Amino acid sequence: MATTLADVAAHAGVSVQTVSNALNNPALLKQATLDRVLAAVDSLGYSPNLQARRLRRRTVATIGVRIEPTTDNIASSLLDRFLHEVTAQADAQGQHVLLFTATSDEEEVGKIRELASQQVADRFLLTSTHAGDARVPALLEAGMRFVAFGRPWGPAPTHSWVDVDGASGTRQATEALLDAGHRRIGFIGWPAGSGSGDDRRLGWSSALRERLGLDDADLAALTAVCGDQLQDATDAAAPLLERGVDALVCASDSLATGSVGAALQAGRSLPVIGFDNTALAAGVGFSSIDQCLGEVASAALAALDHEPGGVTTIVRPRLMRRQHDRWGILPAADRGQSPT
Amino acid sequence: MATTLADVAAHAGVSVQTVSNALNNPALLKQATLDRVLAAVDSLGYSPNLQARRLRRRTVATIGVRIEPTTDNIASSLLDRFLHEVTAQADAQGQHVLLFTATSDEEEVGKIRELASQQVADRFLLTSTHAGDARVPALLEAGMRFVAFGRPWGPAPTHSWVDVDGASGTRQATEALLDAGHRRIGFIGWPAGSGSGDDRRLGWSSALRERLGLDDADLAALTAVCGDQLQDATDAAAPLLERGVDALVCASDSLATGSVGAALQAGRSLPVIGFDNTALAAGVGFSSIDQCLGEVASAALAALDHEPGGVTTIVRPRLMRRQHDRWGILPAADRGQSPT
DNA sequence: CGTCACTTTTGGAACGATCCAAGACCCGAC
DNA sequence: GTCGGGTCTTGGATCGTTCCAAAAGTGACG
Repeated sequence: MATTLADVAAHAGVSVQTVSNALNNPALLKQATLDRVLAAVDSLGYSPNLQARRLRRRTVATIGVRIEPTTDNIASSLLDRFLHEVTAQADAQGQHVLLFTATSDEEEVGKIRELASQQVADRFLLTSTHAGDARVPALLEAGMRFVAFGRPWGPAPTHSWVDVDGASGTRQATEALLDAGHRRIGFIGWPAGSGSGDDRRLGWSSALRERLGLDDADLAALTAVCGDQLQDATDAAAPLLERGVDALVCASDSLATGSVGAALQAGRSLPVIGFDNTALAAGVGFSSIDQCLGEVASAALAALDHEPGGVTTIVRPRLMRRQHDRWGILPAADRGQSPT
Repeated sequence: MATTLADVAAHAGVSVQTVSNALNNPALLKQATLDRVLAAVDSLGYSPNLQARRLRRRTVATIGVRIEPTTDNIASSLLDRFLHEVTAQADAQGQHVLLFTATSDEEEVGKIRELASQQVADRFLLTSTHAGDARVPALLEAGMRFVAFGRPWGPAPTHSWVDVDGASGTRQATEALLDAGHRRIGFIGWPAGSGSGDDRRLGWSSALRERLGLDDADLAALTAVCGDQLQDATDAAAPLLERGVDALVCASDSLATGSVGAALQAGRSLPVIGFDNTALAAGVGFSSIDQCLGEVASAALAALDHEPGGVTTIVRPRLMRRQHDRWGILPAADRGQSPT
């Protein structure tokens, strides 16, 4: 326990500096010396004391990530999955991931400054960015190295960010439904004004415009908006179903789940496609748009390595197909009946 | 940026050591000196370089926690919530939480040894413990400081652990149903042999024995077992429903969700109580037993502080009540009809 | 006024690694 | 033989903090 460079050096009959070079700059050593040193490292089971290294190098290679205090919210399971991906990839690069909590954006900025000045973390990952996010300018001003998961919906895109192309996702979903023969495809989303919500509606609407030639009025008649609660979605979906919609694209899995509930109530069965591909989609059993968080994580890490800032990446999501009507309430009768 | 003890010392007109004492051992200083030093600390916005401190103190106050690589699994959202709690409480104590990944238990042990020898983390939290868990003896032998979330189902309880009293939870659920007038209360669990599954059944069975005088045969007739998949649970619940069960206690929220599905298929509405109080329970809308992860986290941190090991805590869960039949499929007709 | 016991402050070494510049080594050429 | 140029190796200082033991200050008391 606690073998140091000096131990290895003594064992190999070289100086401390040589052992350090063997590990960090092997090209400097003569082959014979290198072999001998590495053998000593192996035989002693040496691994460097990262605290000492970090002190000397004045860098810690640690990513700080805020984790929300409570998670009753379904969307946050998405962030957890993202965290998994980030950790796995950071690990592979010799970086570490450190968690911290905060109950407000201001507190988050404060914690970040503290962690940075304590040299506990030197890069940060912002999640759940929103319009007018005060964290971004504060961190820019403090000279922090960070990347945001979520594009800046407001102005001033001078920082690095990664985001998923929501429109592309809903477009894929809509086209898949069109290809399957559906013609009255509804959309359930959030009230206009939320950046990602509008983006997601765009994919659906543009697909219907192009493929079916629908106009604004047609689209409006196929749209319902509500909050992200299941019950809200159930209520919002009901009128669409009455109007004869034969498939639904939703801005989230919560909305999709609520819609499935509405269909059950109405004694209908129709394909519903959600967004985020959460456990809810897998559990209830509907298709959903997967954000490909592995790719997002990889882009985020790459952006963090890039010094000057301003690296932006947009990841294309993929439709995860699942068989609908898992409950089999209406096995055959309602299937394929698409009232146009 | 990067003010050091020396800066503060110069500013306050004392030695470096005195500043260090002011922060770590204030009782040693004369009041006047202490005030002066603290004022200097404030005015310079000094915060200690934790890397240097850790190097010198040879301790890092950092808890390493494994995070599973992918999370399609519903149960793991429970671990994420636990992680939130642990992080919040660790933060408050000046400890940090570091994530790492591993794809097997052996790899996890290897990573833990590495993190410890690199002095990146010095205490660890094991989750998802299972019967015959090889991690525990390996870590004990390596002299690691750790605590397990999950009791040791096998022998040799020489390490620290925290767990939730599953039997107490299902007993509360069962008694609540009895109090509400239900008499044919079924149980859906996993095949016998899983420690926590058996524990959860025990709470249900003992309540029915005591309150209704049921015997083994009665209980067996009210029990169904299956895997933790929704579809399995739907299939397993159906025969129980046919047999006239009028309420269900389940070993997990997945099982409960599947049972709700079975009830929908059967055109029935009955109270179902799940376990873990996950987003699934909140989303679908059934009561569930909450593990009180805040208390678990607090006990785990306390156990980590306690040196010799062997601290064990059992947390009592609480029933989280929700109104069932949210979908309102059968608003009145089927309500209260309990075919005995 | 010196001594003693006690409180308060301080200098120097150490933690374990890396940076920098200088020293040792090697080999061929003058 | 030694000198030059390149390759390989090394000593010493350093990162910012805390440990340790010794020094300085304080006040009471004979």
